[in-house]
Amino acid sequence: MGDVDNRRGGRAHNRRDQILRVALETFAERGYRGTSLALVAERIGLTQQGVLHYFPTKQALLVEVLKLRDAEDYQRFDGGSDEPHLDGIRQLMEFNATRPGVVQSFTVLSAESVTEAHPARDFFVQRYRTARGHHVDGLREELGERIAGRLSPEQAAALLVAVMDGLQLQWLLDPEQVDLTGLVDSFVTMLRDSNVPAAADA
Amino acid sequence: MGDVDNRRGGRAHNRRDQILRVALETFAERGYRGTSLALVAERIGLTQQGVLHYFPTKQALLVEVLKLRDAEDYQRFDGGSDEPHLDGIRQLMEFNATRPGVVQSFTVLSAESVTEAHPARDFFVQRYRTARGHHVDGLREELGERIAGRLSPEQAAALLVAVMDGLQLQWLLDPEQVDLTGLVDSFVTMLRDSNVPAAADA
DNA sequence: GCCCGCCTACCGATGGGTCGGTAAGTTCGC
DNA sequence: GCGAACTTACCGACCCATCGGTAGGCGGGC
Repeated sequence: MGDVDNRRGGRAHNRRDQILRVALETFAERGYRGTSLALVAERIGLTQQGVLHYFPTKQALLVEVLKLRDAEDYQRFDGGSDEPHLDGIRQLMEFNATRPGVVQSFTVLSAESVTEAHPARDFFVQRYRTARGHHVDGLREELGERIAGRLSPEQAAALLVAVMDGLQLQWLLDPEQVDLTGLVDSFVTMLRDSNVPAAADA
Repeated sequence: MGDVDNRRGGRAHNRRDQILRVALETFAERGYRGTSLALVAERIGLTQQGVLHYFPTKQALLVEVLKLRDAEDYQRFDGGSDEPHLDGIRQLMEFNATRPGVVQSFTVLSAESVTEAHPARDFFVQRYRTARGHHVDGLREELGERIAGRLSPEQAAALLVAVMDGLQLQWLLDPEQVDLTGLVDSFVTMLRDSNVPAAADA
């Protein structure tokens, strides 16, 4: 599959997809503010103006990149989940450990987004709310209303998200000292095993 | 306008300290790459070249800012610590919740530092190693060799750092939805209460 | 079967701005 | 009159974005 030559009549402009892919990589390497359109273009073999032919502004390119990444992740992680929620988390982390580039894009851009007037700010606020909500549901189903003796599912969800993000940062900075998968696993196991189903539970 | 003129000379180092303080604030707001020397200067009432009179390059300014912040934190947090290690963490978090600017500087710059050729990269690698080591000691002393049933002090230390960082990011993005102090407290309590002193303990 | 008008996909030139950094003063306190 | 603490004046680079092309494909009228 593959051979491209998809001229206009068909859909999927693959030039556009290529730009999105390369832009994600570049934003991961250098952040949004550290990335120029010219660099993205050069890596593809275009001029800066060529990139702007497909995306009206640099901001718009960033937003599209984030949407795409979100959609891909959601697809992979949310599919047929018969398995326990916490097992899915461990698997996601194992997968992430094989692709530091993607982890880095998320880590770099989410932190950069808290700076002034950053175009991705709303995206990340929304994304974290969604993520916490998602984990609340999964945790409640798997561990009940009272987790590890004293946490509500809401609290445990925020902690879980925090652990994943925080460990990813430590791992990016110092991969030899930080065992991403193992540590997430420790936390997950801790949540699970120190859990005593509440009296009010079935 | 010339009438601004606060006296020159005299207490020579005031200006330098002022620059460091304002630079920290500005890096926090906009990141390193998003901050220009001219902006820092303007906030003080100098020209960009006035700032460069005190620091040879923008990189050097960043490094000095980080060193200063580190020293201040170390001083505050490491002093006479008769109290349990985990109590100190809770207090630090309570304190941090009152000054989002400082939290933001750390969050933004640490994540930015994983990007290519970032001048603060070494600083943060080192800082995280030190932080983990510090917590390893504190946790071992307070909770022994086996924490919450199955964690080593090394694992618990990395998780603790991750929780603090991850929660800070969520809190910066969405302060009304994320109770920074309360959530750190939950985690600390969880570590403490689900801990069963190992048989091999003194 | 050919030309016309319209489409996508770019590139070159350029604008208007900002960046970090240098060089050469000027002002002021001692 | 010397040195610290600045300033003005610049420089070269890089930034995003716009404008105005050009090259080529495509459908329709005739």
